[in-house]
Amino acid sequence: MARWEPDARGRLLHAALDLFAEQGYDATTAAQIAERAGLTKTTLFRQFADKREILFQGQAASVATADAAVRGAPPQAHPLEALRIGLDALAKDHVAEQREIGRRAEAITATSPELQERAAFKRSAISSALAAALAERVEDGVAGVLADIGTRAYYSGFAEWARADGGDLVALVRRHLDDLLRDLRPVLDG
Amino acid sequence: MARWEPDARGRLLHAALDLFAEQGYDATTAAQIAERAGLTKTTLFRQFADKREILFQGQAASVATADAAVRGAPPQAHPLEALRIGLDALAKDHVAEQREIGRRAEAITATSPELQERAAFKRSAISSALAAALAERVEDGVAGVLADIGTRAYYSGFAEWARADGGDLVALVRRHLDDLLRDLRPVLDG
DNA sequence: CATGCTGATGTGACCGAGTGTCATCACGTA
DNA sequence: TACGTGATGACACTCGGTCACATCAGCATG
Repeated sequence: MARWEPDARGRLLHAALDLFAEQGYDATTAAQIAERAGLTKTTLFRQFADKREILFQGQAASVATADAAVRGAPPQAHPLEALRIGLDALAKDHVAEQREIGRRAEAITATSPELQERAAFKRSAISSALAAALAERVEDGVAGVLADIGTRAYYSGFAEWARADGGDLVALVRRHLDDLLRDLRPVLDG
Repeated sequence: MARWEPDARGRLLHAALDLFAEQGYDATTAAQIAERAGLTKTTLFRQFADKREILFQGQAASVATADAAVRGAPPQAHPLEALRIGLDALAKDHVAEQREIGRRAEAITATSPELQERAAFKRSAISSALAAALAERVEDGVAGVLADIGTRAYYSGFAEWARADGGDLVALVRRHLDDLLRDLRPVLDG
């Protein structure tokens, strides 16, 4: 038996999702979110570093996931293959329940520059992690570009997964990556 | 004759640069910056949307510059050529005085996650602007990747320009772009 | 010379994010 | 019964940022 209602973070997330949708992000105070979750402002800020972070929890783990997977790829693997392995690991982290959350969070993010800034930061963190891990296999600049391409495939794959009925996120991201590479080659050579 | 000391924004920028370097970003209050610039907190926030923006002024104009230049490229120009034209325009906007400011701002940014977040946002804004303009010439995904590559060349070119004795930023960025493309091709084909 | 308009600034009150300290309280354990 | 532990609440505080209102130099107009 728990002494308090369990899953404080989850309750805060859903309270925030509801309130942001009802009133808008700016008009919602941290105290309101905490109250709806049956907690206080103090506890909210013990769970999350700041108000924005409520919507982006979990993405911190993505950085470690991507880094570990790419570094764990076979040493002789082609850089693109190492990238694929990293993206696979990222995609595997998502379960079906996150589709709905992702959709709602994305809609709210679109209404607030403050949240878009945090989203850009998270994205750049993922790209930087991929780039650093890939830099063990290719020159820095190339590693950066490969990371950019992979991050783009990951995000557009995720967007399609969240939008449509989903299916296999891993396969979707792989397809987005391959499409990107296929379309890119003729332009770079032209 | 001006009624007040001229160049409030410039004075605020230099006051902030000095104070951030002396005390750190977090330990410096907006009121302190305003006071050293001979102004008040209210005026500071009339000049800049928030405390972070003091260090990143001007980068808003970059978005419009990049967008206009790429869209203004000859219709039959190759997408990579349109990208080069956009980067040229971005690079031309910088004068020698910004080298020192850029160096100092970069050092301060490295000490604060809050500032790194804003920097990531600015970078993503530039990349998005390039991507949107390029999307008139190539498919969206490819436009995005080209924009990523161009943004990377722009930033690494700028970093070298700020670090070394400089020289021609336009030429530097072009060289970084060409190097990136040259190194990238064999990896994508491999 | 007087009047009024304009625009950048100052003043002071205010709200909300985020921090820090101390008290509380349910539970496990000696 | 007493004590330790860990998550929570209560409360005060700082600071970023906003807003309404006053001020004041210049300029135009009568």
